[in-house]
Amino acid sequence: MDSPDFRRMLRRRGGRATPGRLRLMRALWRAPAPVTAAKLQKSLGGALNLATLYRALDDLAADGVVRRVDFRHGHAHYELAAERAHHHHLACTRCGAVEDVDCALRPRLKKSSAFAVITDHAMEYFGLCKACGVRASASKETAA
Amino acid sequence: MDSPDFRRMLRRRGGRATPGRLRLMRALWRAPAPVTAAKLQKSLGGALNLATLYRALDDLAADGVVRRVDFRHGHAHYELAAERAHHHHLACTRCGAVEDVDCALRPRLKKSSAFAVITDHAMEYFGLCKACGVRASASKETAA
DNA sequence: TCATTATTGCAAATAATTCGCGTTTATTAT
DNA sequence: ATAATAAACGCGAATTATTTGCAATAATGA
Repeated sequence: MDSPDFRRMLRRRGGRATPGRLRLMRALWRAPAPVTAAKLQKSLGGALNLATLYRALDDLAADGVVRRVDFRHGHAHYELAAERAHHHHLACTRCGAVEDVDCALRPRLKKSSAFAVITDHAMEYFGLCKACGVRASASKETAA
Repeated sequence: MDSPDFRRMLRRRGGRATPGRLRLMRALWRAPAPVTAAKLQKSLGGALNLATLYRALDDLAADGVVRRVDFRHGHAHYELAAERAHHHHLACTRCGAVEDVDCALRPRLKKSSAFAVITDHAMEYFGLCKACGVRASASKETAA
């Protein structure tokens, strides 16, 4: 499949398609699995400052362009959210290896899997509690 | 329901039932939702040093007595794993409120819920990749 | 082209979690 | 009981990931 229109994605909510963010998008597009901010920076040849990178990732995650994923590694991982079927992740509790699991789930390992066993899983839902749901309509999110 | 046999749980794998860890267990037992290490310490009246607390939580999580939960708050939450039906969590992306969701899932909010909407969810599986699965039988885990 | 405002880099600041290390103490075996 | 052994503790310092302030730069729309 050919790459999405990054330029447009970046401009979604008044954002700007800077060379830096375009490279970031391409790097994310290339990544076979969720990556850490640090690895992303490396894969960009240090082109972007780490702080800048974090800011960009934050912005993009807020816009739903990027997904922030959390394995139990003590640092966040990021992946492109758009253009990818919704899926889950399987992480090795030892070495940190990660692989995608498609959503028609039923946690059975297929033969092609590099994993031996699933020992645990976790699911977190995110949303807005009633109190925040009210405030939400009022303040913030005025950009759309 | 009356509290589990914390003393026994702590001794599961050669651990020791120190007054500190017993208090920790009771605090976790009381907690209505997963708590952060910092809050735990407060709820213990500062009885345990934070470093000690983290070490205890680590140990207990490794023994499966405690579950380490991760919402997107930048810090971990912990809850008692034993004696509780397997369940998931629903976290407010704004204020951080958390509530349990039982496992016969089908993410529909019941009327009793304090939440307005579910905007997103994440599921992570944990296990051992083949490479680590092999090494696992050899090294470590020799305590049982 | 010009103004507006997002983005960037840099350095310093936070915040959560971990580590080293010497001391205390729960357990187990005597 | 008591002593030996390893777990657990506290303290303070060290790490690590992530954030922030601020001045400089550049993308976009008029």
